[in-house]
Amino acid sequence: MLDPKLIRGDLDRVARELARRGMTLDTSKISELEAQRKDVQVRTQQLQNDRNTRSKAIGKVKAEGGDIAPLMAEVAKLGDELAANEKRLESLQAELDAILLTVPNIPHSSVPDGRDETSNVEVRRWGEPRKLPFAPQDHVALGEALGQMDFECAAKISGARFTILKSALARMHRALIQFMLDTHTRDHGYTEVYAPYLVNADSLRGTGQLPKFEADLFKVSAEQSFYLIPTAEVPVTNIVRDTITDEKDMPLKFVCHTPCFRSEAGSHGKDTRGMIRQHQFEKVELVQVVRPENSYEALEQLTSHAETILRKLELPYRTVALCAGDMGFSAAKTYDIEVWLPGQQKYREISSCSNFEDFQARRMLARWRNSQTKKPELVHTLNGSGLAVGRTLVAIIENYQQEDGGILVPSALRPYMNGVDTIRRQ
RNA sequence: GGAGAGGUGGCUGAGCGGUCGAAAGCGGCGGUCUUGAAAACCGUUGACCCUCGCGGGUCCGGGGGUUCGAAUCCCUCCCUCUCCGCCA
Repeated sequence: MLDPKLIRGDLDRVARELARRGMTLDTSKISELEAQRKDVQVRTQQLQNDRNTRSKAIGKVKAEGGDIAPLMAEVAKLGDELAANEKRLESLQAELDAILLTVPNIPHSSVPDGRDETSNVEVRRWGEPRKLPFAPQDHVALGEALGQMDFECAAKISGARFTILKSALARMHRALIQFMLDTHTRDHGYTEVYAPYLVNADSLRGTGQLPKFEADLFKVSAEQSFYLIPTAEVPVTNIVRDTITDEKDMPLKFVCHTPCFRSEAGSHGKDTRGMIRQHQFEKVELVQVVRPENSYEALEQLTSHAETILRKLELPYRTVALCAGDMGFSAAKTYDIEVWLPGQQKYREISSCSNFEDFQARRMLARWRNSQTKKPELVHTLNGSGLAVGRTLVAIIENYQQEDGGILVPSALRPYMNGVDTIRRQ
């Protein structure tokens, strides 16, 4: 959520900055509601003050054994007007809040202009796509040929966009999770977290998935209703919801492996082949909660932590700064890391690292105690995939394929693979 | 699943329907004392909203209700704890 003060104070500027996202803010509607809200709030507070004063007087007179009837008559007249004003104020607030909750974050000044991914800016590139002396296959062909990847079977069990892995591929999938968690906890100073996969609506509102993107989520309705998490960002970031973090405990750095569940509504026909876009996938997520002045430095750090995994796995990648029009709802700035996929002859997203500034913190009421001002102030939150496990597996299969259909195991992963150096059909 | 108890400020914990945003203690901050520290003593110490300011309003798990007036009464939901049952 944007700062309501900013919206009240400089609505045109907010609209201008949001226009960079290709978003039109209904400024006349907002300023009209805001003007009404102010009027009604002032009037309501006057009436409340009046009532409070008189009610206290009644208490006093009653205690002294006086006659309260005349006072009661006076205050009775207030009731209706006050109730009407309170009701009106409440509905105005609700209307404003509803709008505010669907307004995206303002792009940081360093975010490039542009409407879609064609305007994203490559900031660095690492590694050379290997020149293979044969026509590369994609991970589906390779995995099925190995007899260790089965989409038909998964479709029978669940439906489209699910996968069954077996044997060494299933093991490598698990090894990747272990390897990523170890790297981030040992080398990058993150605290490992285990968190719920089912969350409530408040948490999703906190990180920005609700109310606008309910269609992307799986809802579980039993006696209580829950949502399946679309990313560990939701439970892990919400750790600090409604809390005031001690300055000495900052920055908080969490790493968490979870499955992620996405309905992929609206992406029909996209990436229907293979493991690229699934309803269920594993991800290792990095989350940081930092002091506002450090958040852009933290974004660079966090992004480099995610890149480290690709370097250790010796997978060629590039990092792009998303343009204003291509960023997610809550983000102020985002880097995507894209890994080279020989099967598609393309770089494909494998991680997305974002600084949300205080956008999520305001929704969550996540604060820290500033020792300078001694006041609670909003934290800045960040997160990034470190990495998407399924896509990492895909990248390894495709980049390490051999002419005979075997898959070389990256050396960084071998300690986690019981020494296996090549995956072959069994 | 059955029976019971409870949710109050950073923490512990009081609180007759009427100057209660809330006693007290702890913790925090400032000070006195001390070579320094500890102890002791004194003072101070919730959040949010409107306002240039004065000032005002809201908040005692969430939501609704009763009342001139609710932390206190009623309803409902959520959460925590204890006992019994079941169970990975």
